[in-house]
Amino acid sequence: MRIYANILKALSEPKRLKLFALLAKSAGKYYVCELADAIADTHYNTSRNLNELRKVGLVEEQKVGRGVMYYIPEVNDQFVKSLIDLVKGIPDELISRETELLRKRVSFRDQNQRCIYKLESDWKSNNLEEREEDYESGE
Amino acid sequence: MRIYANILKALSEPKRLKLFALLAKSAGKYYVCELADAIADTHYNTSRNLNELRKVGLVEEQKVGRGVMYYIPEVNDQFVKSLIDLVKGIPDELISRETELLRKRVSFRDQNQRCIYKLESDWKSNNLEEREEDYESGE
DNA sequence: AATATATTTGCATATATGCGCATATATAAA
DNA sequence: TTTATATATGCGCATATATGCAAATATATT
Repeated sequence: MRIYANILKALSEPKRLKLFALLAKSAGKYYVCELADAIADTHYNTSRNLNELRKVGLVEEQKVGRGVMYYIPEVNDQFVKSLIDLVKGIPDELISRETELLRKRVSFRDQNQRCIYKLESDWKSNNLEEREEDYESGE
Repeated sequence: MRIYANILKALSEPKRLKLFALLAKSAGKYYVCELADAIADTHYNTSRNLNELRKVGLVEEQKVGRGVMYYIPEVNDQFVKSLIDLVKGIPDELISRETELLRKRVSFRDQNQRCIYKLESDWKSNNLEEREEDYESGE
């Protein structure tokens, strides 16, 4: 039972849930820095959060060049399968901003698959300006 | 997104997940003391845990006599619905002991629907003796 | 070799969580 | 009204978690 609780705990933090939902809804492999920018979190926290998801088997990593790509693997466990479906069922609207940012961010990968986005300050001012954290009032 | 994370957080603790799974698999309404005995936890922690599940809408309470019964309500939210199914899908073996204890414990309700089990020391020595907490080694 | 990019990690810290104990509250029974 | 049963709650404490910063690591580029 504890392992199931641990899996749920990995998703019990808004940023980790967001990362996982983003990966679930934007099927594919993404660099840490891309995911970090998409959810407007620091790279090191995103790295830590992805690692926590990895520890419980919700995502896998793959080294590519000097970066690391994360993705949701093919999985056999019924619980995890259902959990992926559960997260996919979260209304798109609640993560459409991040999904769009990720899409845009990925379009800046250069032909060498590098994660770098050369005009970082531009990126930030263009996309991450009026980011007041979501209001959803949960009791 | 935060409300979903909060719901998952409510289930991210083994005892709360066990309580919820127990309620999901043993459809019905149960007293706090019955649930506490079934999962071999204290009454006050069980009370607190049930209250946390209630705060995110996973269970509801109903005062009956001098006790309080908890149960999984009919729910409309798709996320919660899927979550209930997810937990129902957890292998029965992982909670069969608690399920059996709950069944047995409920059979001692007296005709006035009271929760009391008169031979509490007997109950404990008969059912809660060699309770070393589950080993499931989660990384 | 020196530099730039990408990610991870140790450390410090503020906050949150789980839990035991004693106590409070609520209701029923005697 | 006194006592017993059932649940909830305030407090204190040990542990866990999230997070920022600086530094370490790893790899690619020049």
